[in-house]
Amino acid sequence: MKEKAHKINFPALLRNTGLKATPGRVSLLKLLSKERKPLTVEAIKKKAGGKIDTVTLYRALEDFADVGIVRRVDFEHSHAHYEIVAGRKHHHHIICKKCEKVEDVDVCEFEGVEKSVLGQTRNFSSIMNHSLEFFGICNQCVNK
Amino acid sequence: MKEKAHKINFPALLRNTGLKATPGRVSLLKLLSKERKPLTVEAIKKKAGGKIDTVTLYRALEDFADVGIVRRVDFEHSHAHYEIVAGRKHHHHIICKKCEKVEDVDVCEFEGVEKSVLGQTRNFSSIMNHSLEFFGICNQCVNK
DNA sequence: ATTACAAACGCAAATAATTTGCAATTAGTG
DNA sequence: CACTAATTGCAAATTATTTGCGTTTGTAAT
Repeated sequence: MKEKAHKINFPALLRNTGLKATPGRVSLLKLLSKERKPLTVEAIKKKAGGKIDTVTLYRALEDFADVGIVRRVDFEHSHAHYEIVAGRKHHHHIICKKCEKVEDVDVCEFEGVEKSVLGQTRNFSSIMNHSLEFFGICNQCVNK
Repeated sequence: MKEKAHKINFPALLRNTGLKATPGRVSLLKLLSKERKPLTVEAIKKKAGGKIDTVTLYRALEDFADVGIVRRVDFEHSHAHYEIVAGRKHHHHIICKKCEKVEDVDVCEFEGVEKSVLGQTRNFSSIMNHSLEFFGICNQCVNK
């Protein structure tokens, strides 16, 4: 069953979180909702036809991440990747250490783990989000 | 029960993985094994009294990570952190989004999850490592 | 010990990634 | 329509990481 992220009302989504529904931000969300994997800032710029100023992009992504519309994922490369959260099922990733191939992983044990994590710490009272990434060498890269 | 990472024979550990046991690398491992939390490259340099060349440090850490002696962790800041693996129990982290406070988390469901992850993908045949980090606002930061 | 070779080092410099400041523009509210 | 705060777009600064290369140094094999 395909997801219907493209049917999300992005202007409303933005306004609901206190952000402004500018044309730039709305089309950024549209762009992200068409992607099936996390993009670098560079890649987003390219997909947008270079029409987005880099700084503006960084700021929009940061704002979106703050309110949970997108999330930032780190794949142990030295740059961040972003993917949309709104309209997508919660998931994680498996990443090839050689070629950067990224695949979604639909396994998450978070519900069961949250309690024990919070039970262990005295410094945190709640968990806002979590990241879980698996790393390996993909089958293509293994064969040299 | 305190861990005894300081009793590890680092020269032997290095040689076993095919790396050279240079004085610099051995003391880098000693330094890391005294830390209870992941350090940035800058922080490592500072702790080492600035005597380590930055490039050398980057290269050592990369080599160590490649062979699994240390691991790189990404906390959604824009720089990597490194922590020693050798001699430490497997663990994850919970990170404050405001102040960068980091705490270890001793929960890991990996054993149970690995199979289902590999069952889902056609591109990967094994998982080399994984990262799991929890994010929230620590109690200190919550109170403004 | 001595040698030989690859690994590791250190320094300069390049590149990449992210952030800051500020003036101009614009969405949302009343 | 007017007001205000959010957003934008540059320029420029910072921060993070990488590359190249000549020199040094562990290590394994004489």
